Amino acid sequence: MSETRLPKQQGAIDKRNRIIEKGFELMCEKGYYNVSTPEIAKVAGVSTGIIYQYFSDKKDIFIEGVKNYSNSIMFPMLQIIEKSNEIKDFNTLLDEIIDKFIASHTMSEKAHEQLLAMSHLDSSIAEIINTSELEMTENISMLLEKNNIMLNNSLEKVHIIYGILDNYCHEVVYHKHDKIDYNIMKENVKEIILFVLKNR
Amino acid sequence: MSETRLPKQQGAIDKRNRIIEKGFELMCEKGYYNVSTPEIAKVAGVSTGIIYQYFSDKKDIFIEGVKNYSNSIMFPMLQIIEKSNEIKDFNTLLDEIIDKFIASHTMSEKAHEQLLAMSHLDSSIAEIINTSELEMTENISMLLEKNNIMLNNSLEKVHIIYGILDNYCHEVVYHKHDKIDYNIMKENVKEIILFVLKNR
Amino acid sequence: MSETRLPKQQGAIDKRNRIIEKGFELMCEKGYYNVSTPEIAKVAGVSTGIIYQYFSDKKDIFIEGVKNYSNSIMFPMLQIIEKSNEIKDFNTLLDEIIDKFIASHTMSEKAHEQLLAMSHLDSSIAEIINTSELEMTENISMLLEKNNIMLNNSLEKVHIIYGILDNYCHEVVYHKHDKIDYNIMKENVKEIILFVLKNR
Amino acid sequence: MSETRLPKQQGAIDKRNRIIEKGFELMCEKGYYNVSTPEIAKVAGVSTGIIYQYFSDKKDIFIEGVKNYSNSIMFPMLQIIEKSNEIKDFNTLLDEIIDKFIASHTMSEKAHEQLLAMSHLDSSIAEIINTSELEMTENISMLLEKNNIMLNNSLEKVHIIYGILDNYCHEVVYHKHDKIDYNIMKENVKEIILFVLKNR
DNA sequence: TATGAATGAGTCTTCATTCAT
DNA sequence: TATGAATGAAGACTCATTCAT
Repeated sequence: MSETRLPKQQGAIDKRNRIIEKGFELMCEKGYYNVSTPEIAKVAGVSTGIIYQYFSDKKDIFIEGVKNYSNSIMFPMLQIIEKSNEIKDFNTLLDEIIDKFIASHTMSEKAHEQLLAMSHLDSSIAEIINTSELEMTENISMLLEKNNIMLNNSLEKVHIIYGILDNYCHEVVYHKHDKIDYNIMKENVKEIILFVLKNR
Repeated sequence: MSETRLPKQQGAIDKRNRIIEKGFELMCEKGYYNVSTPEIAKVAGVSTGIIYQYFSDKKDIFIEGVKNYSNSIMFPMLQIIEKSNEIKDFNTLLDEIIDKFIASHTMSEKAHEQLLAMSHLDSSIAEIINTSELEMTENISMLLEKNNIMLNNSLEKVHIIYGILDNYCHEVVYHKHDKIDYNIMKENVKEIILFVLKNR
Repeated sequence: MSETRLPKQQGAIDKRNRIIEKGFELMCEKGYYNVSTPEIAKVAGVSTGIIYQYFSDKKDIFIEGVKNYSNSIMFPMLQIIEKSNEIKDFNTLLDEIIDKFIASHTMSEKAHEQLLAMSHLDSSIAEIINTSELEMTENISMLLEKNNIMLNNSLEKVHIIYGILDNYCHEVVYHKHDKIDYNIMKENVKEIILFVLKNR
Repeated sequence: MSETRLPKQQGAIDKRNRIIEKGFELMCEKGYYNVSTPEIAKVAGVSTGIIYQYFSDKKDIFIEGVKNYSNSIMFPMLQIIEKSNEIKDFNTLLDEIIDKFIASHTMSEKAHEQLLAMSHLDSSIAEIINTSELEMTENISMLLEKNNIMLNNSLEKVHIIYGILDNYCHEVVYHKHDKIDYNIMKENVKEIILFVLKNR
């Protein structure tokens, strides 16, 4: 396996980024196993060879894509919570969060799908996702404390909440069982979250 | 693509089942994309060619495997709930359910992983899983009614509960974040479920 | 690396042999590194894929070729010696042997070249050659004894003789330094061999 | 193919030499086909591009290396013979020569291997080796005459001797057949050489 | 019905060489 | 003179699927 090289010149950096961006996009669109390296090269407007100077592997491209994605999906979430310095109305805040969550799921529907898929197929990717999930949990937990919402066992509780939210949003976006009313479900979700947060 | 044919003779039926069983096993063990059709044939003790008389596709084998698996994982769950004709002690029942759930996750760790992976990669598999999840929700919902636990919006609530349980068990079995105490989390999960069930 | 399969049907066996024969021929002709697998397939009149059912590797083809070659080069040599049940005239016998040796070198000029080349590049091939050289030495040694030519340290002496012969023939066939008179050299070689054999 | 250029400035000359030295070293170590041009550039501390200003080819680097090597292996041999102005004791001289020969083989085990390998793969390299072998033969031949050892057909005889020595040393260094006693063989080799030299 | 030999397009990856800077 | 980013053709190998027997 040849050495990977980090580009130094600006043009090259752009090129590397374009490979990640376009490659990840393609992989998410068509499925990791249904995209070939030459195809990625073509779409990114580079030659096949250059890919293997910047990445050790096809998988490597995906992983870099995942990292970018993780950040981009986590960041807005934290922003919301952070902005709400004084939480007067949980209900409104929750609405905002859920909406944002759904938005980011929608925004990169396929990406999220593919991410989960690969996480089960490749342990190194699974690790990245797990890590970012835990980070998320910790961050939210800290934010709550800052806002004087002191929970005992906050990590566990936040983790559960996070899971509920993720499930809900995921369903809304893709898997709509038609027998389920997602507005009602949303209210239920919110009730549960409030219950957890108040039941200190 | 040649026509698929259902075998009539007993020997042939056995053969077909062996392909499904061994094939699914292998796919779960090593990952769908890392198992070849000839390999499946070999392990199942049949010829390569015969596979394409019983199945239209490699994926077809997996799907048949999934169906079997779905049943086998859902069935014990429903049994428990059904047996508890008179629910006097929710807490105990929940413990039982959670333990059973964890058991079935553990039992077929790889299978479940692979299932999720493929569900994100292939929509026909996703559909199967979704369907079985909804069935599960409906069945549980009905069981509750039979036991005189009348919930409004029961489908939505049960669905949420199902999700919480699934998340929890999945984490316990595979992804244990070491900063999280899963005994405490279990108590929290139970509290939440009880809250939902009582908050009619 | 997929399993290698030995063909059972006659047609398949022929096919396998054709791959070895044509492949080895090609590799000898153009150099191992200058022949591609598809090219071998084409020349052998088979598909690329089948090659990897009979051979684990490109190198594997070469090795099988080497084995065939070793036999075919060693066999006639031994025959000569064996036939000469009563050695009355060493000189004549030596002439015969040398001629046969040269003939077999000439016959497969490139093969021998390539063999030596690969033996230095790949240890598994080197081993095959070494083994067959030693076998040769041992066989000749035994033949001499049978003919009541008892040498002390016969193995060592025969090995030296074998080397001298091999060098000589190789030179005659390919590397003719034009300043060297190979007829004279041949006489010298024979003298030396006779010296060794008589100097018990 | 771009024009090759010989550097004039001292720094550039050093650079060129470093490429030859490091490149040849690497090729010998890992095998010609397992070393890439960029790798050579890296090890030599130059840029990829510069290589193609000093050398027309990857092979060109190897050839230059071979030339250096040939000299370095032939030189000490000739020195020995030259120094022994009055040859009183052939036996001792032979011992010295053989030891020196073995030493130079050992010293650059891989280089010698690779050299032989390439000589069979590439005719231009074969030529270099052949030439240097013949030179060696001629030099030794002349040295013998200087020392009043007049052989008829000296070229042929020396060539044979050279071959015997080379075979012997090569075997000792790399291919030790374990059934062969190399001390005994050495004595036999010496006997033969003495026979040739005395049998004028 | 069953076999397993055969196919060949397709995959990832490498590397000698060129060329813009 | 020198750099090192870029090229892209070519290589070894895989595998779902077909087909002669």
